[in-house]
Amino acid sequence: MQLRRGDVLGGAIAILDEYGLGDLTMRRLATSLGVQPGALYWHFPNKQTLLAAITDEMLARVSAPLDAQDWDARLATYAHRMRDALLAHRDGAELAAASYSARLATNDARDTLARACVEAGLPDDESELAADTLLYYILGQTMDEQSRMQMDSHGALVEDASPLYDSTSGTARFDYGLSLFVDGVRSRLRAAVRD
Amino acid sequence: MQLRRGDVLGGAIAILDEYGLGDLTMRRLATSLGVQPGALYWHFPNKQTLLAAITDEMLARVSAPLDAQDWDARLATYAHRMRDALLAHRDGAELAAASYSARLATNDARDTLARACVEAGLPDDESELAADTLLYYILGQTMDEQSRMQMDSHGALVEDASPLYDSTSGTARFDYGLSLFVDGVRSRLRAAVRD
DNA sequence: ACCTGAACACCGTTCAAGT
DNA sequence: ACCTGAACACCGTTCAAGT
Repeated sequence: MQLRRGDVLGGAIAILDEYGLGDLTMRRLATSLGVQPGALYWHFPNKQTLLAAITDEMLARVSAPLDAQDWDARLATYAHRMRDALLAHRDGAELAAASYSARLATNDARDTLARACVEAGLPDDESELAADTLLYYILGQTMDEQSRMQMDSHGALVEDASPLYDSTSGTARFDYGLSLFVDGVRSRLRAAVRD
Repeated sequence: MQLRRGDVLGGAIAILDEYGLGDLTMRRLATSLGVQPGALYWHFPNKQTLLAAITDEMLARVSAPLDAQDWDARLATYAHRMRDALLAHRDGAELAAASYSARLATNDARDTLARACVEAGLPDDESELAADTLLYYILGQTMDEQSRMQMDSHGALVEDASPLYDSTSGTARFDYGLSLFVDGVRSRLRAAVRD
């Protein structure tokens, strides 16, 4: 029963979901697969690359085709898909942020966001910048949401300075920032029309 | 010549600037201070807390008073101050993101952004959410900028898919996303007036 | 082609004991 | 009060050698 690349990936995701990113070590992964640590390096050149592969796996479905709609609804749907994909795995947002930061993620989520901005009517160069802006927001907000979940689950019922923090659901918080972004794009479009 | 808390902080910042966050280890820091690793734990309970202290030091000045201006100019100035503060130290944005994520940063940069949103005319609860949105953007964009700098310095002149990436300066890229945010806030203000 | 065994060069943290 | 010495329990990665 030989080890396949997919087995390594699957084992890594299993550890991620059960114990979190901090406990996802090459040694622990090797043990869970019944193999020596060095064996993993035949399938992945290093840990960073393995983590990036998990990120790509996580985000593989966000770029799937969408029912035709208004550009703002499309943009919002892509953003929500991405958030949902990150939320589906423990520390998913932190993992994705690390992979993007290391420039090892090869999924097309960013391109999809950029394309949606082009379809909205933004110039190509602005669309790239807008996509990055939205991407940073999604990663940051979702990271925050997941670290909050982690704190809650660890029995720390520290009441926040702002009571709104607890009462406002993660989705509502997410939607607020998202609407700020979409409104920003909208006013850029209007400005372009006036010229 | 006793070791003071400030010496540890200063030594850590020196290593950060010269070798980066990855090489800022407790052991290396101890060596550079001519002390045993364990000595550091008399001054800081753990590494995370030390890193958060660096973050607070870095961002201490962004909340300083501002010349009275329009709310949008004030918001932009705070955002630029924060970016500049992060850019002033190698891996500054990554460090700050980690400290915020661990909820150990005690500086009032976030509160300052929220207050600026209140002054703009946003309700208190929306201002908190808007401040977070802006904060994630600043951290994400600046992290990206610094990791790009790192790649460039490491002789990797890989041409990007988009030639705009290279030609658009970091400041211009930053200003684009910032204007998206400010325009988003502006349209939220207009929506409130109409009600 | 795929993996083991074993090492290399590190980590953060703790804590009795010293001064 | 402040630090040393020394350990504990780990890391990621490499690579000759095995099958």
